[in-house]
Amino acid sequence: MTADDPTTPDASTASKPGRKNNPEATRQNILDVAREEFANLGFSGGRVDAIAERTRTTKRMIYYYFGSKEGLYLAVLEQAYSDIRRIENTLNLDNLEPEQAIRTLIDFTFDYQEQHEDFIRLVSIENIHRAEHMKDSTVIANLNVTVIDTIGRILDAGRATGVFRNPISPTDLHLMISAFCFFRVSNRHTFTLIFHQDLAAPATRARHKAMIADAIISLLKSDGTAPVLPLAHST
Amino acid sequence: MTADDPTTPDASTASKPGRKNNPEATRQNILDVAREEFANLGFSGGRVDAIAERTRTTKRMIYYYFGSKEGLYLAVLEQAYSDIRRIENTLNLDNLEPEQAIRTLIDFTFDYQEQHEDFIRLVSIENIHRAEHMKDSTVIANLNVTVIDTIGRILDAGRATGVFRNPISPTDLHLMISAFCFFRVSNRHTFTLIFHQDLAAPATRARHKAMIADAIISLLKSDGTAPVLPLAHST
DNA sequence: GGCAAAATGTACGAACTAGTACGTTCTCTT
DNA sequence: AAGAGAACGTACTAGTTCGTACATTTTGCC
Repeated sequence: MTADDPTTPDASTASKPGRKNNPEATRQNILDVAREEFANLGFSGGRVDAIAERTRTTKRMIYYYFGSKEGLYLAVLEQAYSDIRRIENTLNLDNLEPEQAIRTLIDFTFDYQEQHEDFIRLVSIENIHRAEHMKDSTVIANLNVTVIDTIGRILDAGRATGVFRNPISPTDLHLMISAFCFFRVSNRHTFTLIFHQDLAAPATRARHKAMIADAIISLLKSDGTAPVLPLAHST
Repeated sequence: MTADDPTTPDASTASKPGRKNNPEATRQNILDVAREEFANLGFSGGRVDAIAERTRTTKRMIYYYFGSKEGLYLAVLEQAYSDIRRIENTLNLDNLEPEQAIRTLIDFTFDYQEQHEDFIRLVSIENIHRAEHMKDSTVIANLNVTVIDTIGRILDAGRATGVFRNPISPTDLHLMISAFCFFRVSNRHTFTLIFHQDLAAPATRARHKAMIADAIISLLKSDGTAPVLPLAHST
């Protein structure tokens, strides 16, 4: 902090050969590159050396900050989950009409998943690994999911008004919305190849967004006591 | 084919030290083990040596029959897709009432995905690889998807009767059904960890099966012209 | 200013992994 | 029955990959 220091290069522009310690930036730089690598190639497919190479620093630092390939991967996962939870918490749905609140929630979920393919891929990858890395995470375990509470309040409000008649649980509703939004992105490649329909096309996207909203809303308005006809199994 | 051959061991029970050639069985044995390995550990995570070890034969034979790790993986994928298509084709939905036909289709899809986790995992894995292996497959490209046609006929019948009013396309409907059934299995591990709800529990399964059926049916019965309210984005 | 701890860089190694060179046995055809 | 090709086994290698031993610089602090 003292003014005159003959050996220190000026703090603002450090392009001189002299090294400059910057722990936070180094750490985040590694995380950014690692996220890209793991999201692209998976945990097994991702290479520590490849990550190190694209970093401003060296492989040594990866082990200095994250201990192992697995530690790095987990840190990436934790940041990805923290990101979506943080944004979810800024959603302000309690002032909207119940139906409109649900539509807004779907709108957000749909767009977020569509725009954050990396997140989708990381979650898919972690599921392939049976969430065995996440199990060790105290960070993710403590990320409380306010979406569920929010949905709960919306459903209650809707049922009080009478617009919603279906006794569906908040978690089930969230599952249903997530499933569709997630699948569109996660399974885009095989689906496109088999059914010859580009799920990334803007027109398709708009149609699908309307479709999932319609499906959820009509489900919520129905009484949820579908006539369970005896299903004729083809055996 | 000739009767007396002094050197050949009896054809039925071959537990003698003398080797017995059996190309088809060897090939299928490798495929079975490989499916398990790749479904468990992914393409990058799967080890050729590990597969060879659990096989009745040796690594040499993997390369003899499949050429490379990638070739083996693709063969596994092709068989998995062939399996589901073959079973799908035995579904006889054209004799059912439209609504009942849709419910039966959902019932089948739900149960199949639930019971064939390996298939789900292989598809997830292939999507992580952006379907780059499948792109090279002539087998999968030529597996025509009769489900879509079947759904098309059901929808037409339902609209003719008037039970269905929604102009949804067969592919979109299939996507919607698949998405929910698939996601429940594919994302089971992270979902369970975060939302503390065991998606594999029988009670949950039954409830979800009814839920997706209700959602789809009410969507089909609605006119599909949801009031597109101006969405108040929270920015 | 000098010292200890934090932060960083270089070079290397042990283990793993896909793939193959080479040799043997089986089986079909004639 | 004999020859040819298909089916199979063993042992090895070249390249990769995670991780670390060792050395150096930077920085906060008294």
